[in-house]
Amino acid sequence: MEIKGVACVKKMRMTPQRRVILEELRRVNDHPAADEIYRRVRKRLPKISLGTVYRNLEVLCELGEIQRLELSGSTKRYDGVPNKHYHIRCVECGRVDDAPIAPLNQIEDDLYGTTVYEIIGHNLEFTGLCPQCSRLHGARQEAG
Amino acid sequence: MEIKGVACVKKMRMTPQRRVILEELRRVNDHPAADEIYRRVRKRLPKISLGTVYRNLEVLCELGEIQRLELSGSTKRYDGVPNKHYHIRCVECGRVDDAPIAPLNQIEDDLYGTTVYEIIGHNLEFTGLCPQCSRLHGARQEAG
DNA sequence: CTAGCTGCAAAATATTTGCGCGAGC
DNA sequence: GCTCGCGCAAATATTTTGCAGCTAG
Repeated sequence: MEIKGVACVKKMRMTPQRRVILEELRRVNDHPAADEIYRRVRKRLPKISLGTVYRNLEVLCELGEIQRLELSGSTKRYDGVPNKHYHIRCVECGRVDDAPIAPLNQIEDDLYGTTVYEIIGHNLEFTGLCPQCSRLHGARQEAG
Repeated sequence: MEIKGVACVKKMRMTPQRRVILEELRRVNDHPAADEIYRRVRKRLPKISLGTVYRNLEVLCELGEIQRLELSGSTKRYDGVPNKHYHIRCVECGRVDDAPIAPLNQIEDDLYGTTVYEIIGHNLEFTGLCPQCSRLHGARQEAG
């Protein structure tokens, strides 16, 4: 039985481009934007286009191989680990790391009955300064 | 004593444009994007430009009169209520409402010592289907 | 006069899409 | 042959910026 009304029966081949994008994303610990993935993948596939990177990131998300991070900020970022976990984002440089905290599994229950929405999920993002930016920031404050 | 290195001494007048933007944002319950604010404000100030709207939203955030929502999604949204609170976003239509749940004041403590970041804050966003989209979605599933 | 603000338009940024070609089944 | 995916370029969407003129103090 398949979910009706959703095109989940689309045939998808593991093309070289798709494979390399997935490999590069799995290989790193950070959470790159499409642009950064493009730069890395191009070292191995110099002729790949940015459009292909965007298209394949979308496909890989649909396949559940990766996840698109639901973070604030202007650029979308991708995570090679498809499991649910939280993130912390540097407000200065945009760097994103995993947040070492377990998922709040029951927090959505608090909303049942109090919202008109049909709840699907939630997303917790911490903001802060990464070590590099924290150092610069601190130095500036003390000196200024 | 002022925060050093930050231009917080800038003189800012409450111009007609700025006042109308603030009034319109305070008047509504939803959390409009700059574009929607522009359309509403233009009914009262037909000659205002979109650039002015963006500039003033930025200024009003700095003044603490409004807040820019740190939500995922491609467009920035603004909240006329400057107090900290969480939101729920419809994944279908992008509508954003306040989430009826109290702030998790101590959650940032869980990260101290376990992250290299200097923590500034956090942000919890729920995702779901608003009543309108939920109805359409449900109908589609049953019919499909 | 000066600093801040405006409207307008162009630029910048990030992402999506149309198109024609090529490869695999 | 048909479908899917590709590279390329153009289009789209959103936000920022340069500029010259205006206004309040």
